[in-house]
Amino acid sequence: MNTFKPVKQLRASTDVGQQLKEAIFDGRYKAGDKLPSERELIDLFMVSRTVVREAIKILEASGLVEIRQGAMGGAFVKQVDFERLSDACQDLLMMGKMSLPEIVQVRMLLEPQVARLAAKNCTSADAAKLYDANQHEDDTLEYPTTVLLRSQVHFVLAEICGNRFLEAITKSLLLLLRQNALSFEPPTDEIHPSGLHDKLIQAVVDRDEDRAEAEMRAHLEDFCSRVAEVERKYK
Amino acid sequence: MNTFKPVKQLRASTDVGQQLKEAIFDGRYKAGDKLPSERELIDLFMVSRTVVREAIKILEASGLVEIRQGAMGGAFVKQVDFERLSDACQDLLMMGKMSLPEIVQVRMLLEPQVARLAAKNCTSADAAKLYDANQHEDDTLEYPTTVLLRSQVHFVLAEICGNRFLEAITKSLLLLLRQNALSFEPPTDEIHPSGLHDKLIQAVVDRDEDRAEAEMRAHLEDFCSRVAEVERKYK
DNA sequence: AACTATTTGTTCGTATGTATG
DNA sequence: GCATACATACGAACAAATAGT
Repeated sequence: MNTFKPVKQLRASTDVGQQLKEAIFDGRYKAGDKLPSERELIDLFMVSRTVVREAIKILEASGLVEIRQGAMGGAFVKQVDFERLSDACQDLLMMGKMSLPEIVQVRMLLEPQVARLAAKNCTSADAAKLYDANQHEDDTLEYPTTVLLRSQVHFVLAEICGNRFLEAITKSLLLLLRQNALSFEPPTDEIHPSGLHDKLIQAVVDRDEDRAEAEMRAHLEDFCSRVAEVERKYK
Repeated sequence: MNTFKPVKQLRASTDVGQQLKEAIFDGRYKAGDKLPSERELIDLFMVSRTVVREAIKILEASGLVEIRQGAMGGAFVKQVDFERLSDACQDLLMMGKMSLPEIVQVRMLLEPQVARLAAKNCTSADAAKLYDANQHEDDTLEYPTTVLLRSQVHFVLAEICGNRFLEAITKSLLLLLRQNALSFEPPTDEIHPSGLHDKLIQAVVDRDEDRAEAEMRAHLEDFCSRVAEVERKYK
């Protein structure tokens, strides 16, 4: 068995990018921190400007830093969350490597479990956040915004489920559906009447896991059938 | 309400990168195709070489192309799959935005459903692939390789579950566990005795959804308890 | 084995755009 | 308005890798 590591001939830009990436992973640079400027990086890595710029572009494309220009500008470490995951999924969707119905199917599998876990972990602070999100959903009036905000409850549930991986996947999934499923514009109330989340939220707040799971399942099935019905009517 | 779109001042490299990305999404360049060379891109986009290079680096960082050097070299469109998703998760893991136990918990949620769907869709060709994967797992002897190949069955199951989003998530998840869970090296047979997958595979091939789900659940619980036991013993 | 053509990798110098104070 | 600090962009040159002759 070969215990040697292959000597990889890294490109300078890739090398610099990886070292900076590790520095960020190690916590040497935290969210909000500014990476050294291009000039400083040139001195630190002993490479040319071009190499440094390519490396930073790589970091930016990886969603790790955000580049601002002007005085006080530079590469700032971003708060990383599920955004990158969502982008990756979006690309797969765009390349036809998956379809919306498949995403919906996964949603039907995951979200009831999210609700169950949320019910298991729900604190009084979480309950307050849930009520607030539910309240807020009925505030806005315009359609697209409304749909966005109405899903807030689902986002909050993902946050309180206590599993950050599940949270990231669920949020990515919800975001994907938001960004891609709005091809038609039916009257809001037909597809999403107010008070739709009430029973679900109550189950979670009551910390009744079985009921939370069941309510979420019922809610999703109800929602899907509404969408299907409206689609039939408007197309 | 503002109906105007903000005039965004894109960086030249970002702009070129997006246009190339769209070309790939549109299918104007397919997997294996070579993008125009740097020189050609300079003429096509009327920008400098630096800009073109940064754009290509962005595509590479996004996992869309692979750059080869030398004559006949260039940027070649990659076969995109779950790899990008896996990378995104890996970054989240490295940044401490999630932990292995959380990933394992999601695995316990997802894979039984994968098994159920696989059982639902399993064709005779799929069955052959499963048997083959199961057979192949006992061939190799060295530990790390063995563990890798033993999971083959799980990969095949993900492939035949019929939902490409679920497949991508599951594969990413399995890959993550492979790459990060190998901190100790117990004797293989203690943790993964041969024939472990037999009952699970049989259930799937029999297209018995309930049994497939149950067998997968039992298999995962069994595996986890073995790992825990071995960890206790060796640490 | 040597040479050539093509393509990416790297460097440098210079000029411009943009935000801060 | 101006100086400063930073990113953005261009063009020319040379180095290195690779395929074909």
